[in-house]
Amino acid sequence: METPLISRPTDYHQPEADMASVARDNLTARVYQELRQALMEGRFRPGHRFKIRQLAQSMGVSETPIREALMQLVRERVLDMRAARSIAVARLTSAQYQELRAIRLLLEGFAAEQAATRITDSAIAELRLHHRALADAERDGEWRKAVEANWHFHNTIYRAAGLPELLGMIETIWLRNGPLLNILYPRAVPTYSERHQHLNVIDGLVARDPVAVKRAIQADLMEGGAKLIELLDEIDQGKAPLYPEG
Amino acid sequence: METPLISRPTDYHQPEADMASVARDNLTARVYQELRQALMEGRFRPGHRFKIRQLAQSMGVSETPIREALMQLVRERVLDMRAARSIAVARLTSAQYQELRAIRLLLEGFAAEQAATRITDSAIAELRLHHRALADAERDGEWRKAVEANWHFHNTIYRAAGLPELLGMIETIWLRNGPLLNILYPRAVPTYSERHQHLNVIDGLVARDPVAVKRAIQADLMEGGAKLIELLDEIDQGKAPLYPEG
DNA sequence: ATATAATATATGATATATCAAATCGTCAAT
DNA sequence: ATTGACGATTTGATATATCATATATTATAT
Repeated sequence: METPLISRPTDYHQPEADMASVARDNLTARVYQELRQALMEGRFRPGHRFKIRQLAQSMGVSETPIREALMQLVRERVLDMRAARSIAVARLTSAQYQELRAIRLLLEGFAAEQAATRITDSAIAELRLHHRALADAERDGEWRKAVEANWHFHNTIYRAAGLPELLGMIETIWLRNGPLLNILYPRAVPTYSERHQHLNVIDGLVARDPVAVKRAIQADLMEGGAKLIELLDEIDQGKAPLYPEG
Repeated sequence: METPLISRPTDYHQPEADMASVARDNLTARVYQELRQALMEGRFRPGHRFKIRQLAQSMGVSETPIREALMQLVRERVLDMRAARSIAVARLTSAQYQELRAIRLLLEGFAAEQAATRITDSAIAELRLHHRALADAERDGEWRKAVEANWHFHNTIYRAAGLPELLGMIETIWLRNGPLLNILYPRAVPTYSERHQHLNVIDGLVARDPVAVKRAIQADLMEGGAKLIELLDEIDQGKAPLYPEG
């Protein structure tokens, strides 16, 4: 049971009374956002099968917008459409994870570099809060919160780079990692060297030092992923029991 | 009139007789591929508006697969869904083009580097043919062919890197550039320095020198895009007449 | 002749009916 | 008890009908 996922139905035949603020985009976009959010938060595990009718009912819309949203996630490789009648959360192999990580080193390194010379002081202050939240959550074993705080930390930096296309690509890769990270916690808790790289990142930003920030971000990615790769290797070899419902 | 685009209808109620070879994937995927191919070849210009019913009729399928394919291209930012009732080929601003180019320098540079140590001799031989075709097409002013040969040249290298995720991202960016490149030819013909960078790429590959290959690829991208940026700047300022049908 | 209102048409958005294939379940045969 | 065949059910795929809004067209008034 991993599906709360309820958006208010808003019968589309009745022009709704309120809703002045947000541009009323179509149902497909709303479903897509809802699914994306849930996947990012790790509410679905790799291999989880989506059923169009079931989702349609639980979200109070017809099959059409559900299907369209799912197809878009398939196109982004977040979901996997295996041959016949089956749409499921993609399972990353160790090789795929490592390839994506290599790409992240480039893209996120670049974003970090750019952010160093553009980030505002208030954004840096926000970063400190995110890192505090991360540290607290990890101390308390609240992995969901830790993953979320970590994302906020990184995202705040990448947004500061002011490169929307780059940001979109980075977000997509994180989205693809989302289901994995959460299922692997707390088994694959990152192992940190003496000092948390986030602190080095913040120092670099304060100093407006692009190279330092880039290096710290890249080191953070490497440290965070090391344990994960070990576990993925075991899974690929059938040693670890993970990855349910095939 | 830029829409030949006919895939054989293949009424789905009638199980087709032939078609033993290709795994019969669904219509959405077929429509998607067809549109993607056409966009890559520059058969549609930036700003071109797609109409679901019209496409459905010309491709002999119902609206559903058309709509799904279009939505997927929107998600990849190849198409642009402007507020109300309008799906059109995205127009790249100069800033967007430059941002994408910066990303390409990273991704394609990395792919080139990896290819250097993995490419086979027969693939290198293929490269020489592609470059020959490119040179011939440019000499004859056959821009469509030139663009195609150039893509084959680059794609052959990137495939040799053996990194499927990376390849997919690179292809998507090329796809987004497709409509632009073709509309801008022959106005924005790349200006080459003394020696065509493709020749330096080939030399580097023969020598299995990752750094040399990477540098040559990056230089190629920069040289190829310089004129394009000038033109895009003019368009952004309303000076150039390009970009029709709003 | 121009501008504005009224009407018609086109178009995307959504829901739904139908189909075929896959999956599941039941029951009989060994 | 295991296996296999056959029917029922589930599920994704496709087509289509309907709706609301945007766009185009026509008509009317000044």
